[in-house]
Amino acid sequence: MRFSLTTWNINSVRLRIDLVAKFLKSVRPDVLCLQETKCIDDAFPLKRFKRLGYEHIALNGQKGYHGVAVISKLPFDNTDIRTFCDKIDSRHISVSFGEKAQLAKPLVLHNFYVPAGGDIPDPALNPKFEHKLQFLDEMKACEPLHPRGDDRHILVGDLNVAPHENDVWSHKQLLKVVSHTPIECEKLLAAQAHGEWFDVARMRIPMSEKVYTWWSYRAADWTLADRGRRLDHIWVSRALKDGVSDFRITRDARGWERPSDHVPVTATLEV
DNA sequence: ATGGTCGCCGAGCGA
Repeated sequence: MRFSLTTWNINSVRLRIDLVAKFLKSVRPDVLCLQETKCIDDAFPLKRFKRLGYEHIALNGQKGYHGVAVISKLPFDNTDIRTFCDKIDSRHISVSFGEKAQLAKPLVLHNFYVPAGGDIPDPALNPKFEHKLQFLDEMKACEPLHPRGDDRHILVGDLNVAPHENDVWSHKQLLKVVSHTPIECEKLLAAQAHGEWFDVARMRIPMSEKVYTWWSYRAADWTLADRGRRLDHIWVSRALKDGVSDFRITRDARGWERPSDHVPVTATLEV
C-alpha cells in the first residue's frame, strides 16, 4: 500500500487551522503529524479535521506550550504517549496501524517535538540546553525507538537539530548556535544510528545540497537571505527504506499569510 | 548590525 505522511510544526493549530486545511486539501497525505499545537485536547479543532476526511486523531496536548497530534485518514490500532527527562511536557505520541487500516504487517509511527534548548549552548549555564541534551540521550536509550529485524517503524517530528553541514545556511556561522552545535548534532546522529534509522531527506537529496525546513520569524525577508535550517525530519526503519518513492518540502508554506516558521515535510512510501 | 518576530495569554516566557 502506498502511504504518505507529513510532519509540520504548526506553532498553534487553532491560529493556523485554515493553513492546515489548505495544505491538506492540496497534498492529501494519509497522515499528518503536528507539533507545537499549543492547546489542550478539549480545545483541539477535531471537527474541522473530520470534515476534511481525517477522522482518526490522537492527541497529546497541554495548555499554551508544546503539544503533538497525529491526524489520520486511516484508523489506528493503538496509541501511546511517552515522557522524557521526568517532565510532563507533551513532546511525544505514537500510533500503530495494523488490521484496522487493512495492513498485513504493523506500522508504528512516532511523532516528536524535541526541546528547542534556549539560546546559550552550554548545559552548565543553560538548563534548557541541558534538558535538550538529556532528551536526545533518552531518545537514543529508549527501547521502543529501536526497530529491529523487519519492524516497519517511522519517526518524525521537529527534532530541533540540523545535524549536517548543509542542513544550515552557514555551518561556520552556526557552530555556536543552538540547533547546530557539535554536541547536539552528535547526539541526534547517535540516536539515529543506534536505532538504525534512515534519514529520508538525505536518502533523497545529496549531502552537498542545502536543505531547510525552518526560517526564523526575525528576518525582514525570509526569502532574501534564505537563512534556513533543517529542523524537521522523517526517519524510517531498514524494512521501509527501499519503499520510499517521494520526499518533498512545501517551502511555499513559509510565504503563506501568517505562516508557521516551519514548513510541511512529506514522504511517500510503500508499506 | 549582537537586534530582530512570533504565540501563548493577558506578564513574561519560550521559541
